[in-house]
Amino acid sequence: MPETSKPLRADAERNRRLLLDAAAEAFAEHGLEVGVAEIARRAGVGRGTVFRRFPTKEHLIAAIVVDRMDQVSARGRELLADPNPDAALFELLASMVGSAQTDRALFEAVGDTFLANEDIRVAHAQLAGVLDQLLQRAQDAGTIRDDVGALDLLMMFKGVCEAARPFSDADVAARQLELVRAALRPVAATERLSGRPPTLDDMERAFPRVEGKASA
Amino acid sequence: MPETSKPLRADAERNRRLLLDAAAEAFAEHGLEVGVAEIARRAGVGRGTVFRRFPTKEHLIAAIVVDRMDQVSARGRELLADPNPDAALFELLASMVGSAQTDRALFEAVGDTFLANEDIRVAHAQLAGVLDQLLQRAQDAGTIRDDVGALDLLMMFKGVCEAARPFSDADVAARQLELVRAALRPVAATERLSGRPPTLDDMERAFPRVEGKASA
DNA sequence: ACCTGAACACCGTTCAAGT
DNA sequence: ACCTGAACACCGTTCAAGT
Repeated sequence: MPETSKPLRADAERNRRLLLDAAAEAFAEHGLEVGVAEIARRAGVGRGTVFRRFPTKEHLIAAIVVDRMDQVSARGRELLADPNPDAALFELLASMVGSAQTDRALFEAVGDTFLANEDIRVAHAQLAGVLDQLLQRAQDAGTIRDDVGALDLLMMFKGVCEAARPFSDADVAARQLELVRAALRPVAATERLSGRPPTLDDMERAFPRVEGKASA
Repeated sequence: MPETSKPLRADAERNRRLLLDAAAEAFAEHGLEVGVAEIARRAGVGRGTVFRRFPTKEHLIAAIVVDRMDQVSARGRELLADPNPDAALFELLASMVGSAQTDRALFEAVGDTFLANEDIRVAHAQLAGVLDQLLQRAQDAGTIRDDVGALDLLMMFKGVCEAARPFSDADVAARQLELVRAALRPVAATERLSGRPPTLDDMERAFPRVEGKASA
């Protein structure tokens, strides 16, 4: 539902897709430093068209990140119907790690700079929402400690991705996920975490909204 | 001991220090995008001098990262004398998170690109060595599960930093560290991690050494 | 040996001309 | 409306001249 902008002309919409695909491919191959010229060439459009469709190179990157996040959210919603809450939760995490390894260059981007982007913010909030539901189901089932929140998980996940990214083989990521699982086991009341789970509002405060970074 | 290069002339050495300090300060304030011109200005030297002392901007950044890593290694060696192995281990991790929050821009740098730098590689290996000793002491004391290695820890730590970086208040980092601690609790034989702890050789293979990225 | 700033190269971005 | 490539601006890097 972030696609509420006025519909583009046919050729414009087509170029947009061509650019997104070309860019995603180029970034995956050579990292975020690939030039806009190269991307335009791959998409078969003029250099100026890139900036007609995306106000800035960062916005182009952000648009791809949003795409990926939406895919993960969608997968998460499917998993809400899974009869095994615990397995469902960890399957989502595993799929996130997988896509992070594929698009490793992109996950570089989800840092300070990019959480200032409004579209990413929205996609992130949606993902956190889905994750929260999956998490609560597992907590109700008693397989996950109840003093963690969706953002605790999302942050640990980011860590796993960061850690596993360099290693092309998936074993390292698997180990790290197993450690996350161990961290999330129910615990005695004496071992509770300090403080309260961070909220989206906490993040809002941490990443002040920046004007001129919106839309894509 | 990586300071084995021929000693610089007095003014050169002085400029090197001025540049490192000015750059660290500038990066902390405005992130890694601050221009070389600005750094030179702050250090009170000419623009060309930056490139006389450091072959490239990346090398300048790498030199600062190495500095910080060496500090952490030094702190770790102190903690080897601590009578409480468990407390010592987690104090090092906490101090690492602290310095990562201070120099957040720098830890951005410790990604794919920068592990190709030979000096960072050396500093990283030393840090892993110290961490390994601290870890084994705690494992011998029975407070930490014995199927994790120093690199497992280093990767989880990187995750904590990544997660906590945006939040200026330290509470979030504290929570994440508590989760790490939970993950490291000794476990029953049925819950062991799959595979074996990653080694430095595994990382070497993951980050192929790149010619022309050495020294600083 | 080292320092310096003017010159160069590269790349993100803008814009006048074209459809 | 949108596309395009030439022109612009910015920044990392080089280098000839100076100490």
